[in-house]
Amino acid sequence: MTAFTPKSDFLRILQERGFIHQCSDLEGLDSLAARGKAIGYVGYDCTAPSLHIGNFLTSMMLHWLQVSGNKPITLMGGGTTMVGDPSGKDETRALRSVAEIEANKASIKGVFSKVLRYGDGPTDAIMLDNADWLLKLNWIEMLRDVGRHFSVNRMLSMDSVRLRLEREHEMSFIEFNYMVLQSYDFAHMAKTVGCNLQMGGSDQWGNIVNGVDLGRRMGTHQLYALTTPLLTTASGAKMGKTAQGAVWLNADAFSPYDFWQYWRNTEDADVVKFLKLFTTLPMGEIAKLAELGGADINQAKIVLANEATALLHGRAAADAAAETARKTFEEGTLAGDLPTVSVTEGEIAAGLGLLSAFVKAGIVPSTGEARRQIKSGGLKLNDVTVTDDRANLTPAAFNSDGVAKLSMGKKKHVLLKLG
RNA sequence: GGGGGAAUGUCCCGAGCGGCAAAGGGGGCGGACUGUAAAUCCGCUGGCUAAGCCUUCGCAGGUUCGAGUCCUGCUUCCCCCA
Repeated sequence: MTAFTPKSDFLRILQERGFIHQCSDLEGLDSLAARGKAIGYVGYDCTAPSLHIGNFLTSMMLHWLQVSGNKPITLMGGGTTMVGDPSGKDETRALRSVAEIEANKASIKGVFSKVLRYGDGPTDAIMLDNADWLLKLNWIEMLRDVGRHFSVNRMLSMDSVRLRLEREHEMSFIEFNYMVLQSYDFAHMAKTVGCNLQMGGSDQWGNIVNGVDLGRRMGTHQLYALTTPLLTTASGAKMGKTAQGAVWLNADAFSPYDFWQYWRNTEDADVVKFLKLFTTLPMGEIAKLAELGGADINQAKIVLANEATALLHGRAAADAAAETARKTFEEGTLAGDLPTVSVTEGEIAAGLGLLSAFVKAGIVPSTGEARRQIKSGGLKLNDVTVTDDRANLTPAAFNSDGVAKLSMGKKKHVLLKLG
């Protein structure tokens, strides 16, 4: 990227915070944003009941778009999810039922209001759903009005298609159409709501640029494309995956405590980068935190965890998670806010094996895994390493409040509660 | 339409003479060292209260004391020809 000095607040913020990977026309977009005339959208798939960290990143771009005096649009992919985006995937995902997509859509929507202000004002965010126009399209009309602008030769050279072909993986016609639909979305919203900017992850570049082209061919105003870098940790792993699966944004899928822990465990080399991307902390404060070295960098990680969690789940949830972490890791005392699973006194009386107890607590997936962990000294009951895989969980393990602490490794703790 | 290949431990890649719970990687998990970090080293990586039993190699049958391995049919993918 050549040195570019933005005049608009929007691009200045995105640039200094490290959001920008590729842009179709920085100068053009800059002058638009400087006048508060940028109307930008990000599309969200409804493939799961919750969004994940990558989506959090793009919604932060919408956040800054709004803060800098422009208008954000969140587009629910109610229509496009029925087709399925092949970008970055080796194989066709099973087609999702309409009911499932609807349920996911409803479950996803909530998080945006955490970082965006919706309403009718000029810079208020609006939410659209491409099912509203895509489902009404007529095949022949679509081919004549839109399809003729697409070159198959060029489509075959796009990453999302080419990589499949090179790896000799199948790509069905329905997926091949995905980029046409996404392009159409962009052009359609340009005409109906004046949209002129689409943002997304770097894997969306091909789809977005196709939309820019389509807009030009269909005679819309100038459209712009902007993507974020692919989120990776300093050691090169894809971000947002943990042993338990993805880092979800919905609290019922991934608790605020786990979310807080996720950030607390950031690698040293990533702390500053993540502070810029996932918090709204002023750059000056981030610069101060960046000065911390050695073990002190843990202070910066705590700030990161606090701010990111507060942004998504609220300040109270962030404080509770921080307090639980402090008690658990620094004092070694029992903190009530740890994940809790209840057991009945009957179960204990009947003789609940320790192995089964760890399975019940959701710490390990099977008793076999529990056995293995015991062998390598990974399981603890009330902070004492478990050595006997035949032991039972006795009433003596529970404290006066009827709580026993089960742990695996240093970081995973679950409370078993009687009652 | 014709011909030739391929599908393996449900995270991925990938070896596998009729004796196989199945080589080797990657990833992941645990331990040691640390700072709830990284790097490094070690161990583990089908299920079951487990010297035993049960279920796995695309699907369904068959041959055999015994099948991931041989035979038949089917499904899906790849390549060549038309």
